[in-house]
Amino acid sequence: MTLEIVTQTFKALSEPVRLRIVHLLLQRDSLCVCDLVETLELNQSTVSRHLAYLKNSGLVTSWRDGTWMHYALIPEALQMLNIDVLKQHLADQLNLDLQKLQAYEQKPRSCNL
Amino acid sequence: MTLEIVTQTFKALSEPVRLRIVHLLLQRDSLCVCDLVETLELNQSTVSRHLAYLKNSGLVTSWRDGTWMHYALIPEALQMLNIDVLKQHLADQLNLDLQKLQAYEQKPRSCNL
DNA sequence: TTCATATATACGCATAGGCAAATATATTAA
DNA sequence: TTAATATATTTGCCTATGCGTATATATGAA
Repeated sequence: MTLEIVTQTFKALSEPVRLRIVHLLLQRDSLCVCDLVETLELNQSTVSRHLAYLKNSGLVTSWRDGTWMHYALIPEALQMLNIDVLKQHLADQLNLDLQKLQAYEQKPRSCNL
Repeated sequence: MTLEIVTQTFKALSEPVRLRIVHLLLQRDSLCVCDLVETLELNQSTVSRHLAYLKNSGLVTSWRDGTWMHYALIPEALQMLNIDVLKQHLADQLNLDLQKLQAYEQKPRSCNL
């Protein structure tokens, strides 16, 4: 692994929305764009661009499922992080996202019936 | 700890020179600006600005010792990192810096006799 | 093929932050 | 006080990347 790849990983994690996306992906095997749009309450284009950034940075992979695109973390890319400590530090802010995801999952979804 | 503080930490680590500085500081209790200028072979102003960035981001502390400014890591700020894995990933690139630091320390230094 | 939905990307603009060079400041010694 | 050294900061410029809007693309259903 090169210095550039490691710094790019940190750069990908240095933006609040992307960190929230990574945090949510840590909680599920995968999520589709629509899940994240609903949970984060952000524009679809904003979510898509951040996901593309995470993908270009090597942190996530994606695949198509019909009309929907699913995204999942690449675990090796996060090995340099102490995930448990990270979650502790961000508990207050990120738990709000997690609660919103859980509430959203109670309702019927188009993408993941 | 807030989302902003965590993202700022990652941002501080997302630049190659700053990551090299952090790596060197992990190896010593503290280093002065002149140590880093010699080891990294960069402009003094460049090193100073990156150190100021790291300080503003809460990753390092500094104190004056006569004419010299010493910098040291704040260990708590790096708790969210898996330092050992990080070092492994960057072994090739960062070991070159470490070797330069060690060679430089063999010579008499103005700042740390 | 046509339409609706889900997602991706291009555009224009604003801001953050990179760098080098120059200058300012702080300390020590003479 | 003056000069030399170590460090910090300012300046100007350039690039990366943020955002919202608009548009393009891909899929599935009719």
